[in-house]
Amino acid sequence: MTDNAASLTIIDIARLSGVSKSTVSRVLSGAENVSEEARRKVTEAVEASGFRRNELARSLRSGRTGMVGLLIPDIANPFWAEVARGAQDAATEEMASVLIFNSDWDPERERRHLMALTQSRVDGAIVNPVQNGLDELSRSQVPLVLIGSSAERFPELPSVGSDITQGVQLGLERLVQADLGMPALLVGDPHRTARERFVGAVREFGAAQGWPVEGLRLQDGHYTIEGGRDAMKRLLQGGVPRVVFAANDMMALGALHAVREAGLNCPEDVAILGFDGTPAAEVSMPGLTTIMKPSRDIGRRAFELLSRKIAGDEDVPHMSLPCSLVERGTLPTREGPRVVRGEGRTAT
Amino acid sequence: MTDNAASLTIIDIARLSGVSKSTVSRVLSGAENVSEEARRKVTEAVEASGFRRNELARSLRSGRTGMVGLLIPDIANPFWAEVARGAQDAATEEMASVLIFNSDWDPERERRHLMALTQSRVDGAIVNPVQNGLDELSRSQVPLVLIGSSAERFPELPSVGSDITQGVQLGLERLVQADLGMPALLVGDPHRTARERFVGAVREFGAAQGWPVEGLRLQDGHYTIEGGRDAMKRLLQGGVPRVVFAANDMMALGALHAVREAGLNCPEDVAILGFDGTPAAEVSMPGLTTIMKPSRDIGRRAFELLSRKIAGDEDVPHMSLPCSLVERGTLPTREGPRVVRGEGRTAT
DNA sequence: TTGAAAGCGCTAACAA
DNA sequence: TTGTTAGCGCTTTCAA
Repeated sequence: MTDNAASLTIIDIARLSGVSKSTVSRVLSGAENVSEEARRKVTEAVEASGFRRNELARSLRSGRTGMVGLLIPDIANPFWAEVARGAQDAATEEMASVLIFNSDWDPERERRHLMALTQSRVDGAIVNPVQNGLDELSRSQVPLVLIGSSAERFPELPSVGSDITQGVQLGLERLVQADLGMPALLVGDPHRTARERFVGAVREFGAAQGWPVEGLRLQDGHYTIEGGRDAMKRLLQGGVPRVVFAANDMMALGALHAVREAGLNCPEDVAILGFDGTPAAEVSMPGLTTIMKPSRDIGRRAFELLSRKIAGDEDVPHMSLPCSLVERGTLPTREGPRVVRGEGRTAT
Repeated sequence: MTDNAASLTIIDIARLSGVSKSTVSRVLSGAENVSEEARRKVTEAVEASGFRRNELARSLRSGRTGMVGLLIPDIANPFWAEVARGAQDAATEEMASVLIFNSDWDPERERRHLMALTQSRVDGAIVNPVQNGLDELSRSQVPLVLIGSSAERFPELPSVGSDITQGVQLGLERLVQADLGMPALLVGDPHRTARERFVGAVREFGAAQGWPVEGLRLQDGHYTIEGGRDAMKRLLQGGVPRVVFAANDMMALGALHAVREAGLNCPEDVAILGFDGTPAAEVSMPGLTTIMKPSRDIGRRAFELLSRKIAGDEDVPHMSLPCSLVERGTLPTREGPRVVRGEGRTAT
């Protein structure tokens, strides 16, 4: 191995192996029409010299970079980190790599990063669009796949999200089984479409169950532990509910604190069901029983859809991935920890 | 805006604005020696057409891609996600972008991703080296900055890590203040250099304090919640320690469970101090008091060092960043939540 | 099966 | 201040 292996070019390899650079290129890209003899000589020269093909030049010529962009709110958020991991895993399998950008839910950053993406000539991008920023999006010629519920504002673009309705249903069925009755609800930011869907699903299922949904107790709060704790305290003032279904795990965890602080026990006095599947929910005591969003799978599927779109597939679908129920300790037990999965849906 | 903006080249802009492509190039790179007239015409043409310079071609010519690689064990791990976020933030400020790869602590993957990195012609890379895989590393001509304690095996490469000794000391001083005495230790994987440093620091400080360090109680366990719980149970069998110092937050959280299960109270009967600063430690009840590693800062600093190295700086230093103490509820209180920071160290 | 030659879109001498 | 020219390292016709 020479030490300046990085600066070798196929011309060097051509010289070393006594063939033309075209032949070197053919061997390198695994073309068929190369003699065994030539292939061997080239391969040897490559290995002896430690030569690495310059992907940049290759990309410029071929128009493909083998890179995709991933534009998410925040990689430090466990949910998005999982999504990223899923996308990376799928990318690695196809020898692609992922360029990650954080929008911090800021349309302006989203816009800037989108520009950076197109300039880097990524082959495509996966993005979780924030409120307004993506007029740019539609304009860009980069193949795009959207993730998250906000994706619905762009029905013309393929997308993948979690099936919140199915997740809610999964949870409610579990409550029915345990004979806990209609839950009180802890919900977050009223602006999110996710909230509406959550409450809507509960109402719908509840009505079908014959629950008195007009009397559904619903407490708003911030999408944080503190917010959940406060909301739960307020809820408790109106009477102790047998079971609470929170629209996210942070609030559920906060609710758990509030229950404890009120001198009540979970799950004996108040049962709690969360929604998200953040890792933090594992460590509470008792561990939080929750509906888990298929975060990693979302990333993986998004990459797969993007891959199809890049390959020229015209009708890439919208996908809705099933949530699963992870049993820990905040609902009265059936038979201990387990995971129940639902069915996925794919629509075009 | 035309719709095929993506396929325009500077030649089109040259034609549109009636100058040569060199002039277009000059305007685009903000060169000084361009007439106002020309600059205006070019700028207008660019805006009218929606042209975006092809970074690929630029990179090929200039030898700079504006991308750096980040090779870490797992982006889904909160610690590494924070590191990644720090690196991205610093990169964004310098108009660079970050290509992230996961090694999963596997030397073989590390090797493959390192290859992918060099082939993508990143300007440099930040890597957390795993056990053996990086002979490749030294051989590669790519500017490198290492992160994590394993970096010490490569003294010739710049690195940034957290100052474990300082962190331990910070924690122990807190125990002294609260008059808790010498802690029992919960430690993980014996192979990690981090473990040795942790225990070593405790011994050293303890001796200086006049603690009976020969009698130091030390319990091994897996680096998980379960591992911590089991280790704590075993510890408890030998007598209830007044305070436990865990080498990582997961084990500390497990210990908290074990204490509760033994019918003991934390922090009244057994006080617990963790080490890491994982987000999960916020949600336990009581919240875990812990020594927080400067994860985001590590990523940011690593990028900055890399940047210097890319710029040609020959003696980029090793950096050791200070940990901080975050007070929550598992130590007897002083005056409520607060963060105490230590001093950083930079060595060359 | 091979090689020569023409670019991919841009930058950077160099000359004007 | 500008334009001309020669590549960056590779792929890809086209002929041989």
